[in-house]
Amino acid sequence: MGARRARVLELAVLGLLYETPLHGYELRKRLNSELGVFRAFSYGSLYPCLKEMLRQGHISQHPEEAEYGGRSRIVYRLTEAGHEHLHGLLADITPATCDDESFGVYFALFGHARSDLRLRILHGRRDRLLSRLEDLRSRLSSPAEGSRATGDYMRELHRHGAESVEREIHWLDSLIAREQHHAASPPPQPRLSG
Amino acid sequence: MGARRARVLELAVLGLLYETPLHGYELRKRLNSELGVFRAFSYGSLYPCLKEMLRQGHISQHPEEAEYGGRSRIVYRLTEAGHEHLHGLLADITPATCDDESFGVYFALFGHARSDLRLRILHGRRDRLLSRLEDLRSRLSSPAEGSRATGDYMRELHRHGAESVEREIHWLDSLIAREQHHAASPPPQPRLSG
DNA sequence: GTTAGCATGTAAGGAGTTACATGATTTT
DNA sequence: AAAATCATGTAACTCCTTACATGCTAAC
Repeated sequence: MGARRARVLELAVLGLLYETPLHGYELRKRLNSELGVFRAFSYGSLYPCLKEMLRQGHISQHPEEAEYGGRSRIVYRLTEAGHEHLHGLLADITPATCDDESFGVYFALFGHARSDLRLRILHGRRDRLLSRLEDLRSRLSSPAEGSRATGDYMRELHRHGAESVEREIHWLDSLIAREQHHAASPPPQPRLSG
Repeated sequence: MGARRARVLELAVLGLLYETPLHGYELRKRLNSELGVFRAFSYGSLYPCLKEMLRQGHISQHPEEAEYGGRSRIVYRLTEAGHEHLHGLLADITPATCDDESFGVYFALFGHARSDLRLRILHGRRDRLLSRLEDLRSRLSSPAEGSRATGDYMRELHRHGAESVEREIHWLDSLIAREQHHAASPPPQPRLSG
């Protein structure tokens, strides 16, 4: 299997730099405000990640000499290779790569995505949730494992979990329907394909 | 801070061995069937974990010589120190330690827990979700960040997220109410306190 | 007789974290 | 003059995964 690793942080950085060049500190701020509901990243992971992306030629470095008020800092921008790499990662989206965290990051890129990519992400997430729901339902229909009391509590947890998953599926269905409605009117800006 | 790490796997093993002694293979099977909806563990993490717990004296090893049909295997049981360690971990439950994964494991221990411990876990989870909800609501009420399209999508994601969190809080409320109702009739078996 | 399941492990690596180290600038 | 915030990084560690290594037993 072409096991491309789904490094959430790398993808998030690529997505943010796709919008506009940024320096490290600002990147982390945006990671933790725009994506922060799902996950918070630290400098200890961000800076080494930038270093590695630089080494791979996916981003380029542009030192700034304290021009606008603040102190000097290093601005990163996406290179052509970085663009291609981002496209590659997006092309690899399958239900298996649509776990909770990754989906949050994919969703954050939606504004720049083409409609077909959006649909693939939504369907990928939907498929993943469907198999999860199936799993939960099979547990609910089979007799409780473990001791009596534990089984009852787990069953209640699974019942609530199944209900939540069902709701997210309905939510995705409405987004998919809306997407297919708007598919006829494509917007003008350059957009990410996958 | 007495930063007790919340090693999910260790806690899950302690919880399973609290019920009954088990060997490694069976432990993993139960981890992935009873807790598997939230997380799957591999042998590569389980066996080293058992080794370390053994070293710390929290569990003891009992080799079995292929008595009942199968081949020989190593059964682990919780020691007195292990019991105390489990109590210690449960006593450290706060909203901060009630993330999705840990909560699933705590919930799996509910059958053996005393009512006051159950209530503390439920309230811990509830408090955590409340701060999450507050965070989501503040994002929803403030003007969208990022580009127009991205902001709209993130807003929709946050809206759905807030709704899910609200539902889980209601669910917890009903469990808390039920728990307080039953609090007057304590069951006979030995139970975990925290 | 070969596939599937039972059973126990190790080595290498992944994707992050916390804590540390440093220093400038702005606000109180 | 102290505290908060801006800004960039490193070292050590955590907790888990995948892939590998081994061998036995049961079912098809």
